[in-house]
Amino acid sequence: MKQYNHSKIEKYWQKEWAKKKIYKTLSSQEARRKTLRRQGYAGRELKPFYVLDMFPYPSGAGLHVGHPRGYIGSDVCARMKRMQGYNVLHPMGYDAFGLPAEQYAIEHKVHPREAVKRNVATFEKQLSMIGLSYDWSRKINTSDPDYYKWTQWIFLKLHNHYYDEKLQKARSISELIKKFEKENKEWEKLSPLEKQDHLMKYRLAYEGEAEVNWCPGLGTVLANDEVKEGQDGHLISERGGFPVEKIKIKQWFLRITAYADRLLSGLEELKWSLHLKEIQKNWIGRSEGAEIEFKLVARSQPLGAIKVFTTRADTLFGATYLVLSPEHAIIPKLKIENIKEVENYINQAKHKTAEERTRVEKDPSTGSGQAKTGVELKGVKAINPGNGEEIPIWISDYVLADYGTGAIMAVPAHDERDFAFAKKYNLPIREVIVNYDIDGMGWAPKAGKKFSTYRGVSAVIFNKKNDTVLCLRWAPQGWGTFVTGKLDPNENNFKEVARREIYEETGYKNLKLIYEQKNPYFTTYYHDGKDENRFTEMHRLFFELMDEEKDEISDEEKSKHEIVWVARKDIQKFITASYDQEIVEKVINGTFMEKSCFACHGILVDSKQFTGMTSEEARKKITDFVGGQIVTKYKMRDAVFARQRYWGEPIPLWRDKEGIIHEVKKLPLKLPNVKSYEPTGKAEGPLAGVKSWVAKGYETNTMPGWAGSSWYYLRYMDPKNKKELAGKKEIEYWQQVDIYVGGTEHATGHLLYARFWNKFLHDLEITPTEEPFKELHNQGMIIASDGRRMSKRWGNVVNPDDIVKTYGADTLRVYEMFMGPFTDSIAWSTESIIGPRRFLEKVWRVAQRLQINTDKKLINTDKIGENQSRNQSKSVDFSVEKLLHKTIKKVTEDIEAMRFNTAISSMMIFVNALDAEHTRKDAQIDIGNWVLFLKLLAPFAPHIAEELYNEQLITNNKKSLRKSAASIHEQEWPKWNPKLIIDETVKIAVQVNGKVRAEIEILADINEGEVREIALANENIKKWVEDKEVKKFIYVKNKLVNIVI
RNA sequence: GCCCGGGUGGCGUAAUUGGUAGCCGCGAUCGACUUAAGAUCGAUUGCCGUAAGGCAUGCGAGUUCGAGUCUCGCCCCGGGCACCA
Repeated sequence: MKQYNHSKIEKYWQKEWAKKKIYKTLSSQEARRKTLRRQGYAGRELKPFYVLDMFPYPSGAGLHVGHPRGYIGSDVCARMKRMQGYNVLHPMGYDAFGLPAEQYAIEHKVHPREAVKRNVATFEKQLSMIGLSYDWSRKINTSDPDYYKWTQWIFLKLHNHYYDEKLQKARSISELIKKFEKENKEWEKLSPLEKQDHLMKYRLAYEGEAEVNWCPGLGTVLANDEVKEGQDGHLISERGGFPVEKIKIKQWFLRITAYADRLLSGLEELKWSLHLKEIQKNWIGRSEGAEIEFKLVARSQPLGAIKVFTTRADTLFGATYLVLSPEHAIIPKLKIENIKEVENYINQAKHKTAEERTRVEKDPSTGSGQAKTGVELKGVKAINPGNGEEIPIWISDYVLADYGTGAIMAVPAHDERDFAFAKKYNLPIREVIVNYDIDGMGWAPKAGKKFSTYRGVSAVIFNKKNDTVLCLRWAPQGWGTFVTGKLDPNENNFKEVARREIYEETGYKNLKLIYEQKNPYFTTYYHDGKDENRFTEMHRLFFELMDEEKDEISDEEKSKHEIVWVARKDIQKFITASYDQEIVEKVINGTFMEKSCFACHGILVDSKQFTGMTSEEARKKITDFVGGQIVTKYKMRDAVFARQRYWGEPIPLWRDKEGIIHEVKKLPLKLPNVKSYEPTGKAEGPLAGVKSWVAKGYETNTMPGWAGSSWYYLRYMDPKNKKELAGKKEIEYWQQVDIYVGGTEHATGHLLYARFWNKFLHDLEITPTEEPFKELHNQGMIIASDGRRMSKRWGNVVNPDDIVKTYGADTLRVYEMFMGPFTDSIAWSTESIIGPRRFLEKVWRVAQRLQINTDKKLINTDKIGENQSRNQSKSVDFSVEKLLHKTIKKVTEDIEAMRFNTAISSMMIFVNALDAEHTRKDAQIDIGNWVLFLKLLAPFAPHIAEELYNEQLITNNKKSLRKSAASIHEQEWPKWNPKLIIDETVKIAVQVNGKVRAEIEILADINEGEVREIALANENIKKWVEDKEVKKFIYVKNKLVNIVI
């Protein structure tokens, strides 16, 4: 018996595959021309499928065992898709510009270019051992001039485009200039420099001022991840611990905020994890609100105005003061009585670090909430445009300068922070929103009427059969309500009361409680019929009507109201009351919950003509009334597109002596060679030290690390194209990335920027789709067995080379896919890897035995891939074949869903069954079926599968087999036979009162009556049931029965 | 603080989405082979109990004939955001 020598076969086949170029991706033309000569696919055109890994940056650290996990996962997908007859694009390349390479270079005193070369070599050596099916001929490198030429090209496009808000699309800046020339007479009079400045406000790549982390101690500007917080809350450098200060310098920006809305709405169509979408959603942080102007007065004399941004314009009448950020531009222009105090405060704020400013402190007076500091601007007041009242103006650093308008209207009654602030400084609090009940006779309380209290239950009853809700129509007013009932003062059994009320008012008897709202719902309203204001406490319960059984209700009840089943969608029309659509929706869906101590949604009180309106309604109307504007704001800011570094793409612009910016005509603008790429001691990049460079007026900043990675997926489609970033035909053919695999750490960086660039390129009609990555999977981290990250620092790194050496690449691959769900982070265990290794050895052993027995009885196939119907040979065990087809189904579906761990588990089950068969009665599988199994194994363990496949063909010496035996990886993926995965008999559990008491075997799909007979005849069951009456008999088809006695 | 995920044997995990909890793998115990060890093969392996049976999916309730799965509250763990009006 031949031994399983993993090293030998892995090395052999890796060479063979490279020689035969079996992973070569076809161009769109080749694919169209070439019809597959493979069995089963003759005459059919290859469909494209794009599987992409996030490309690495060559940091020089070397791989640990966690790095390949994502690559293996995507490789499994790519391999299956290839076998399914797709033209698979599965490339690899390097994100070579940026900090990691530069840092390595500085540390090792080599040129970054050299550093990249070295690190790429190490990376490829390590990666090549794992047997990944990349088409290396498409390799790219972002620091290659042939590549960054196009990064620069895109930058220039961004520079000469602006965002047309109306068309929601990027347009050429020349269009905008034309528009200015036509519409604006002043335009002509502007100097070229002034024109340039004005256009900067529109360009998608523009120059502006931005803060950088300036570290005088190191004489360089630091990236955010090179900076950490010191013990006193001040910023210090990660390296050396020198103090870091924020200074503002001119830098290039990309106007990503123009695409904020599209970036947000685009998320919907993406098959990404909820988690990741959530992160991007938060990051974009869209909120819709209104900008409202507050006029200013000093001793009742008007003087200018302040604009505030609010999402709650409906609470305007509750705005009792304004708060400005300390940086607000209007402050120096005002005559303030306590100017000293104010300046002091502003100065303090300026010197606080971001951390100090945002530190959450407990309020000593209340023990909770946040104690904010602030100063009143004395001598100036604002006019509340709603009610005309004069209100004070404060400054406080809890208001951010760069969000909204840098000023807010404070509504302490309905906002927690405003509330805390008002409490601290004794500012007035006015409540303008009250809760209301949707099925109360909801009108705002009337002044002068007496208040009574009311405790009750409200029951929402669903009829799932026709999707209706039980409602009552009350005479004589015709009010529509849910079933309600009053509680006696000390009554607390809401369930019982609700059931009682339902019975009295409707007569229905059989109801199932679905949900009971935990907290009572307090509402205040005016009761028309009783002519009084009511303060109510309602307890809401949700029921499902089980059957129509009901008793007659009393005539008295009948005369009061009529029972109406209202279709769920019509509920809002039926229920009488002013209501909030959203709340009704939540109430009938049973997800309503109230938590806040402040009313958030309700009806307005104390708000003049808006009193009685719902919040939603009033929001628009009040905004209109005070001449405000509906606006949308985003948390996301424009992206700084410049680093004060050497190792990056030069910005392809130059400035003449007059300061006019010109585009570099001939791309690429190559990064000059420099002697020293180390920091210069100035807040500029090392390029500032290159005289010839500066003399030509070039930028001394370079592009950030994420520039090249924002479009690299397009370059793979056509990596050698000299004329375009990628050929039109190729982009049209591949469309977008079908499956993208990478870590979750790029959620707000790379993944957002790439989406932005793709949308921009889509506007330029370069990319056919809005989104670059249709489906995204985040592989989980592999952590060390000590629970920490693998790192040289902890000395807990497991090197993949060692694992490949002792266990083999196939074992490594199977183990990494088997250890747990692909997205979960899991601890590495070299102890457990023996499991997958034993599995592969078992496969090997089974194959060896199979060959011994093969001539005796097992061969019954001449063609691979066609032996999918039941084999006629009597010696073949059908149960094995059935199991195989179940396995085919499971593995195919699992790979599709990235559930690799369960796919492997099912293959283990299959091999275990086979192995048991072998030892007991001789081999019971024919060659054809065995090959089907090897194909399932091939994406996970490509080397052993290839070896056994070929060995099988040679041993059997079948000419037809050998002819087609190019490689198992080029064979057709197995299909399962639906007939073979159905069982004739099933074992079902028999429960008595929900406890399993017996297991019976029945023919599949027999009817309930038959099952009942068999179940009740069972000895065990008889013992439990005895002579008790069977109250209920539940049969879940082919699963279980439950006998209720 | 807010928003997402999670919590199942000694360990990594599985469970057709409301239907027999613990598949597969590791480890452990016993046995076979071996002079021996290892490898391999076989058996056992959630807990209590000789058994019948009982108890078990972070804790506590609820809905249901039936809950790991649904609802509510609480406790942990991981991640994201963190004065965004």
